[in-house]
Amino acid sequence: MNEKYPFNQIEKRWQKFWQETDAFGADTATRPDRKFYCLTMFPYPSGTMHVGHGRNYIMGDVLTRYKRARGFSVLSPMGWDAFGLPAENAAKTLGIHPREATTRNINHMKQQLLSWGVGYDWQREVATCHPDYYRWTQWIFLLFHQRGLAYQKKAPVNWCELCTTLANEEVLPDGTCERCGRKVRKKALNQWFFKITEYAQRLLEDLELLPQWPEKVRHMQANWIGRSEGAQINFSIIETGDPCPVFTTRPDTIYGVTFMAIAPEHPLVEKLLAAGSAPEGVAEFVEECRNIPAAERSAEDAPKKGVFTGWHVLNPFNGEQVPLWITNYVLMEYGTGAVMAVPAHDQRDYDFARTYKLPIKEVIRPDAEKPAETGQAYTGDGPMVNSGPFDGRNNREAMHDLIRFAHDKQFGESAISYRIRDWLISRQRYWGAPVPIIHCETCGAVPVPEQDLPVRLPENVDFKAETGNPLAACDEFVNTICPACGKPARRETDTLAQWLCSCWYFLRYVNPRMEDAPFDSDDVNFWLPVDQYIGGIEHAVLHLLYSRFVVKVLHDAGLTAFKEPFAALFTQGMICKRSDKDGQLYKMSKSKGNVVSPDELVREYGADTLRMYTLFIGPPEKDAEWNDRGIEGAARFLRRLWRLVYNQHAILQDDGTTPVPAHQMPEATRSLYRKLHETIRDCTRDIEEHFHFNTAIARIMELLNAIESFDMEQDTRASDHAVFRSAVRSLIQMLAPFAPHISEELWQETGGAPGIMEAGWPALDEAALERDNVEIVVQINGKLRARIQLAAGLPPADAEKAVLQNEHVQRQLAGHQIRKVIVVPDKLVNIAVK
RNA sequence: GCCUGGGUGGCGGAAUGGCAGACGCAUCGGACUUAAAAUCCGAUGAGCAAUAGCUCGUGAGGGUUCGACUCCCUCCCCAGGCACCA
Repeated sequence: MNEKYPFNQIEKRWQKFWQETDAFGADTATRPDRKFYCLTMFPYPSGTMHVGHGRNYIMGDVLTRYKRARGFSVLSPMGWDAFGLPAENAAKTLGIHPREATTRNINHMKQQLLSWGVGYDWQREVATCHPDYYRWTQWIFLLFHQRGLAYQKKAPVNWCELCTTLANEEVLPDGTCERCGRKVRKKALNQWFFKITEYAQRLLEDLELLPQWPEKVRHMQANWIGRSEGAQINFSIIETGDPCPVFTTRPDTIYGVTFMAIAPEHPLVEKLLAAGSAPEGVAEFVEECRNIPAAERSAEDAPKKGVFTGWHVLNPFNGEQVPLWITNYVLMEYGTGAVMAVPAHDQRDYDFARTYKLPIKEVIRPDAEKPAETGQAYTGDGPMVNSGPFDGRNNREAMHDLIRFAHDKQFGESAISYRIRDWLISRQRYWGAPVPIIHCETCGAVPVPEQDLPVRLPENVDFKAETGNPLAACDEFVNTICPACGKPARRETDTLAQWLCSCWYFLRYVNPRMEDAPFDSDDVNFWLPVDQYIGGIEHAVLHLLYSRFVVKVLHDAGLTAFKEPFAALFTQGMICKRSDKDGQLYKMSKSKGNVVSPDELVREYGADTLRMYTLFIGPPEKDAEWNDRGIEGAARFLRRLWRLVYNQHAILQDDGTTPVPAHQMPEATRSLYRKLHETIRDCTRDIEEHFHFNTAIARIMELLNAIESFDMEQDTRASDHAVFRSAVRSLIQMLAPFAPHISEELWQETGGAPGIMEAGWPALDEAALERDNVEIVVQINGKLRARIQLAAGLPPADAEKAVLQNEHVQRQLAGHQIRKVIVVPDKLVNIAVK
């Protein structure tokens, strides 16, 4: 054994060992209760990973190794979210084919993962850009198409000059592109959508099936789906008789409607303009709205504007006629694109009414105790007034009856509205899975027959063109024949969004090389749902919502037994670092110049040290600040452990002796034995319950401190050495998930067989935790006054007596009168005095 | 505005009704060394005190309790999500 800790040597050796023994291969498990599917979000192969990315994979690896030691059959695969824009942009600027650039990046990142000692079943590796994979992405598209869930429509879509079309989820709240930061505009284009809105209710409801997801993520998804309960009420246009339904969450304010507001894109606007009877200014206003970017128009501080149409609508509740306005604050995409305006009780309507001098009619009287602020709409509850038959009733209580009234008279219905919109899945780019559709002049949009999949990306493509999709310019790809009628036809040149490729990869891992189906239902039903999914919070809505949606559709198609793909989710915090430029704390990124390279640290300290510091940095769900000097602590700890094994090498060899029962041990030995089992208890709990790897490691450090202060000169019997040996070897076992290379090496040095995960997990000896004496904390009026050693398990009355007899305590009590004594057995005595 | 987290030493953080600051970083003092690095030993919340010890201290204020970082109420600040969504 080397005196100095030769991390470089041993890390390479054990990485080779794991590879050669297929240590991370998923065995053919048979017991569902002993299987564990541990999934870490697969990366986009950007080229190189920093320590922040590393945190993710290291955490997954800790869990994988721990579960293996606990005897679970573990599936722990890795792959590549390999389609995407950066590779295509590189093709444009550098002339490297996206396939080539992607392959190169994958190779480098795989080397990084291997150098960290992160273990995966590489036999199951997938890359979404491989035809063997995207064939089944296309197959899933066709399944959606067949089930009426994929459709094409010309619609104003989010358009980014660089990234082409974007899903709503990809547009940031400030109206910029999530990926490149450019301003997003609306552009009318023919696009493919998935009907995620049809699944809105189930996606919302089934969040309740996910108690092991962070509440925050469930909340964000619920927010995104945005369910509102209310009523649809059918107004109609007096002048034309056209229906004009509205959605409202406040039917209780129906008697306070003083005008109707519709979106500039509302169909009635077109009808009005076509009729030629529109008042002056209407056409101009509509045109103006159309030219303002969506984000600007829906900004909070955007002034409310509108124009009167000359038409009026009939309020079916009270027969009143109110004017119809076109306004910039009503959105066509939500509800019916028309709003019944109640200025007295809605702030937006109030602001608009004030601007255009429209009447404000109160129908709910503010509470006398919390009166409405002047100059504002009253949105609270109270008795209804000016509301015909409903006068005097509380608005909340009357809600139901109002809807029933509308229902009975057939001018309204209870209704539910969702904020979520259909999912835009097509992109005008080369580097993606082609949408498997053929456009035929006679047959329309015809799905590519299943046996013709995959629709392969052509290799010979010109990336030099400034704009436009290179696929559309590739004649050999575009020109084909219609599978239905055999006439010449054109292929769809849009490709599928990256999100669609990545929302089913966890199914493909189960049968990665299957040729006649994306996966085998029985196999998938065995391994899924994923037992633990680990990834970044940035996917809280996009990836996680899409994946849930796709699995629900597969479930409905009878392909999976489960409704939810991920039973438990863990979202790890980001690693941040102060920027050298401005001293501010930022998420690591090249542009901020605060990236820490794990490769250098592996060279300088070894992978185990990097892993230890990464895990010790703080609670894993929280963001953490990288401290360049902090890694020294982890390095010191591992060096100390190495030196201990080196120095005590002879004693650590198994000589067949075992510890005597705890109560027969000398005090120092017994105390070490107790510390060992406290560590086993706490370390196991920290890993299992909260993923608190930082505290689990702290416990192991404490154990090493205790081992080091164990005096070998004093306790020299073989049975004392057996306790010492047991403490060191158990420590190594507990350290193995965190620092696997050094643990394997030291395990072997202390007589263990190679492959420490096979050796299981240290067993807890409850008897070791018992004590003869305990330290009792003595408080007077809740303040710490003394600590007293007492026999363990003393009845409260005896403990009280012993404490009161204590000299020090008596001194403290002098001149006071005891009112009450509280005894917490084996822990604390609190004396309340006057 | 609504919702969700969070606020503890010089720093990262422990403690979920019972000894606040585990573990680590940094700093200071000491040992070893020709010297440095590495390593080891000790100190390290603030204030008072010669010492024993005392007082204060977990964003602010109040409450519940024998006892509150922890539970309840009000407020302030920070981060994140949603938001002209009717």
